[in-house]
Amino acid sequence: MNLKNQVEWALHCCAVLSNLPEGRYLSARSLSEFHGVPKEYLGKALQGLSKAGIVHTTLGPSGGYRLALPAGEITFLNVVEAVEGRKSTFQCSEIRANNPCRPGDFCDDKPCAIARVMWKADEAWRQTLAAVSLADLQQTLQQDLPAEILRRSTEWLLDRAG
Amino acid sequence: MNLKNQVEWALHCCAVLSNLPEGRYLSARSLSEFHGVPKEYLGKALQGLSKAGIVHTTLGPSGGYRLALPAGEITFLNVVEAVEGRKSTFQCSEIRANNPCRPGDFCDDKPCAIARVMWKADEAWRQTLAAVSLADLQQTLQQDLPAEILRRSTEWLLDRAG
DNA sequence: CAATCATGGACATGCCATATCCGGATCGGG
DNA sequence: CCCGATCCGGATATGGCATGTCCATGATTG
Ligand code: SF4
Ligand code: SF4
Repeated sequence: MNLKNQVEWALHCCAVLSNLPEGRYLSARSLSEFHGVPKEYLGKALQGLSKAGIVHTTLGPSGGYRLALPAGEITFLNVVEAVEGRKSTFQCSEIRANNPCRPGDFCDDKPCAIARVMWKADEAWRQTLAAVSLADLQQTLQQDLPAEILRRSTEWLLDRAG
Repeated sequence: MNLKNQVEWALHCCAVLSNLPEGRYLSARSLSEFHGVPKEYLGKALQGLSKAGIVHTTLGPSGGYRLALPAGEITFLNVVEAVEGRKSTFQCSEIRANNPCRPGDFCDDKPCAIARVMWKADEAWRQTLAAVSLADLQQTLQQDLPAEILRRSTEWLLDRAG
């Protein structure tokens, strides 16, 4: 699984949404302007989040997106899988079936040792992402970012939140 | 990082080479026939293993490939990185620089919280792969595969080893 | 010298991430 | 009740990259 830009964008959007006051919505237009990415394309990623139940949307003027759950209950893994799907990094093309020494009617009962190791690594990757929530991210960002930028960003966003 | 077929092929080739008797070589032609993949293309993956020092090669008739190290000292991670390179699954395109509220001369001193989480997950993935050696794989395969197939495969391979 | 082999570059092809556009449905405000 | 803003989904280009093929070169064996 090759993580595309959509994932980076989605994570940034969630970070922004997670410090929006309760009940306010932010439009795709504002989110795209804030991050400097094309609005139409960002919409695709947001649709993924919407279908996964991570964000809630409303239509019409002053519509947009907000988190559908408390920030503490949304993990990085949720966001990544909502945008990327759940394909594993390793895809087996069953080349063992080409072994000229195998009887043609032989049927493998389980995935081979190679695939099992690769999938175990994927599982470790997922567990790491599942251990971090948007609330954790928010807390880290508060410490990382200079207060000045944080203040001006919040102001900028509230100005556009419907 | 999206794992391509080359990785699957390389791992299978290493598995085969790791139960080849000491000092024998197996040509790319034989390896490609055994796995049912195009010879020229498989060669690319094997060249990666060669440049990484995982396999040793000789030219001329009866030439080919053998492991350059004991099977216990070659990990899955070594093979994967030899073929795929060491790019991480998550690539940051620095969209935080587009934030309209940031002063233009502001310079970030460290990667942001989002990237740090993603890279930590990559690290967990790598550690899992680094924990399994080709010797471990060989042992598992001996238990998994029916003895009949194992015997005929070994025979097939020794027949072609130079 | 002839056959076999690894190496590496050039090239064709097909798929997929990226990006754009538009029509439809829904809602808020006048 | 109408208008404009917004989300949603499908259709469609486009560029890059993985896949796959071909060939020239140099090295080795017999
Ligand atoms: S041995 Fe594993 S990786 Fe190879 S074809 Fe079988 S299941 Fe796939
Ligand atoms: S916040 Fe993280 S992921 Fe986003 S642009 Fe900055 S370093 Fe990249």
